Formats: sequence, C-alpha cells, structure tokens
Amino acid sequence: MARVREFNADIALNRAIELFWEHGYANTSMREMVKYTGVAHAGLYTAFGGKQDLFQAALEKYEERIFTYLFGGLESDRASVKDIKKLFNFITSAKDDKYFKHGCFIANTALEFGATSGPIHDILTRTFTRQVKAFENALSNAKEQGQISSKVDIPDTSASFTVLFYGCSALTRMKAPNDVIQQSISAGLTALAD
Amino acid sequence: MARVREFNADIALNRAIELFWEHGYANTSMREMVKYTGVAHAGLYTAFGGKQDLFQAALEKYEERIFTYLFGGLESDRASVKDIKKLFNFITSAKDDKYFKHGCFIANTALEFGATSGPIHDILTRTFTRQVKAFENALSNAKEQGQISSKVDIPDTSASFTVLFYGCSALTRMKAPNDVIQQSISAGLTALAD
DNA sequence: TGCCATCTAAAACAATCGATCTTATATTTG
DNA sequence: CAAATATAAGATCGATTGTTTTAGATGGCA
Repeated sequence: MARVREFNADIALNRAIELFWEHGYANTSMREMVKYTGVAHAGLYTAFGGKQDLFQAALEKYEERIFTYLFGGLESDRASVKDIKKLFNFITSAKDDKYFKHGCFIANTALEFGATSGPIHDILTRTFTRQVKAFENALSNAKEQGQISSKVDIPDTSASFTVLFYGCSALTRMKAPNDVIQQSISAGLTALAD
Repeated sequence: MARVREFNADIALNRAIELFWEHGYANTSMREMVKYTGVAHAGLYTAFGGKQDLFQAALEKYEERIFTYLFGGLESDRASVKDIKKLFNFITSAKDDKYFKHGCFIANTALEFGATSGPIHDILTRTFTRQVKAFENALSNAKEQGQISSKVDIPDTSASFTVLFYGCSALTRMKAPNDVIQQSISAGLTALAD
C-alpha cells in the first residue's frame, strides 16, 4: 500500500510534553515544536490534529503519567503514610529533576488557562479531584492501620496536602529557595506525626 | 505648551493590571489592551514604553498593592496571629472578589514565566522573599506576645503559610471547589492553635 | 488669533502565528 | 518492476502580533 510512518508518535508526544511543560501553551509555537520533536509540520498535523489537540494529548499523557508514578501509590488499597512521604520527598529532591524541574505540568496549565472552560479545563478539574481522592484514600488506609491518630481530619488533611502539592509546584517552577520548599513540606507533614 | 494628556496613566495602569491578571502576558494583545484601557496605541507606548514595560509596571503596581492591603498587616511591628487569619479569611471568601477571583497576579505570572531570568523574575523573587519575611515577622511577634506556643518553628511555619498562599491562589484561579480551599486553610492554621 | 507641541484615532509596518499546500522522496503492495 | 500513497521539507496562506507612522484634533501661550 503505502509508506509507513517514520516517526514514533509516542516519542514525539513525550517531546511535546517537555516543550509545552517548559514554555506553556501560548509561548510554544508549532515551528519550535517541529524543531524540538524532529517531526515535520505535516506529520504533527496528521498525527495529532492542530496545536490544541496536540496540547490536549500531551496533557492527558502527562496526567496518566503522574497517576502511574507520582500518585500511583496513593490510590492503591495498601496506600499508607509511606506513600505520602515518598511523594513529598520526591518533590523536595526534584528541583533539578527532569520530571519536576518546571513544576507540575498540570499546575502550570491550570494557571495559564485559569477557569477558561473547555476540554483543557475538564482535564484540570478531573486531575485535581483525583489527587484529592488519592490523598483521602491513603489517609483513611493509614488511619485503619493505626499509622496516624484517629483525630486526623481526613478531608481537611487531604485538601491541605493537595494545596501543598500545588504550592510546591509553583515554588519549584519559579526556582524559589529550596529550603522554603523543604520547610513547608516538613511543616505540612507534621499532621501525620502526632 | 501642548495639549494635556486626556487619559489618566494611573487609571490606565489599573486597567492593564486587570487584563494581564485575567489572561496572562502572552494571551493579552496590545489591541485588546487599547480597547480595555480606552487609551490609544500611541498613548500607551509613549506613557509606558512597550508591552513588556507595561506589564512590568502593572506587576510592580500590583506588588505594591498587595503589600499595602493583603500583607500590610503582617509587616507591622504589631503584627499578630489576627493578621495571618485575616489574610487567609480573605482568600477563603474571595473566590468571586474583584481582587482575587483570578488568584494572585504574582503567582499567575510566576507560573507563566517560570525561571526565565529578567526583570519580571526579579519582581517575583523579591515579592516571594518579602512574603516569607512578612509571615516570619508576624509569627515572631505572636510568639513574643504569647499568642502561639514557643514550640512553633517560625521558619517552617512561615514557609508553610507562603506555600499555602500560592497553593490557594492556584486553586482559586482554576475555580477548584471552594470547600477544598477552606479545608486546606483550616488545616494549615492549626499550627497556630495548639 | 495663530503657533505648535502633544494628544487621539487609525492605518501601515514587518514579523510571526497556526495551518495548509506543494514538491519530491521513500516505501509497500500487486 | 511499477503504480500508489504516505512521508518529509519547506513554501505559502491569511490572520494576528508588537510596534511605528501618519493624519487630524485639541489646548496652552505669545
């Protein structure tokens, strides 16, 4: 029949995530995307549609990624305090890490798009809700196992951890002093200590 | 001598803050700015310079504003727990408020520009540092007055409050459920209660 | 009143945007 | 091998960007 596609769409999408992540949607041109992915104009457009579609695909792939790696443990039946600490320990040590040096891609997008309704905002709220629930799951498991005091307010603490995550993401992105990030995390996690 | 300027530069700058605040730097065109401010192209350019200069002037005016109104009390010699609570009470009730419905302008800009060096980033880090110090000032005053336990770690708690502020700003901008914001604040402020 | 600097309004500018189309190459199937 | 087709590279499209220029209106001062 015809010639087979030369580029790997999955690899290209990972590159797209990187570029959108660093510069945001508005500050990334399709020409830069062509250069960075190494995929020709026509290739990107036939494989993904337009710029918005590419961005949405990148955001959804990233969403999948963080729930596999970053929040994955928190959604498990055996989620515990250890998983929460693991998440925030990663953030603490990840200011230069490939996968967090620009903060969280979802958080960056949330502040770029604000409350502008559309498919992007749907992804943002969906992710947010799932993050809160992941913390709730880990905390209620931890309470059942007696890892944390029965006095811990689970909805309040889950909300607090979620906000802590978004706050740390913002600080990481703007390269705020690392000790402030560490201090805020150690203060936030005291809720689990007593 | 010459014809006197018809528009008030200060009023125009306040309008510029509103538009940049809502849509960000990249997503605001100078044509929209001309429409929104009611000031002609040439007027904006002669009064402020280019788009970047206008943005910088807007950001600095906003910076001045939040340290007068939002963080003002925290920098005072008589700053106390009451001022911290006042700040977060405002955020709790301000999701539809003219002055916070799109989150904090500084926080939005921090995530749009990231760590890109330049005058904008200087403003961001300057503001951030001053916010942390404002919390430290209020907390050390509160400790001296016996309002909070002597066991409260001031650097940790200040960092925690600053991150809470940026996190709540993000949630407000993306119109996250208001109860999550409230819960995170009530959880964050428990550090002051015991 | 007349000058002229400075204003407003709008058109014009070059550059760049997202998107499409062209051209030529490369590859698979009959 | 040859026809068919999707590819890659890049020229090109109209629209929009930030900025500058032009043209006309306005107001303070000689």
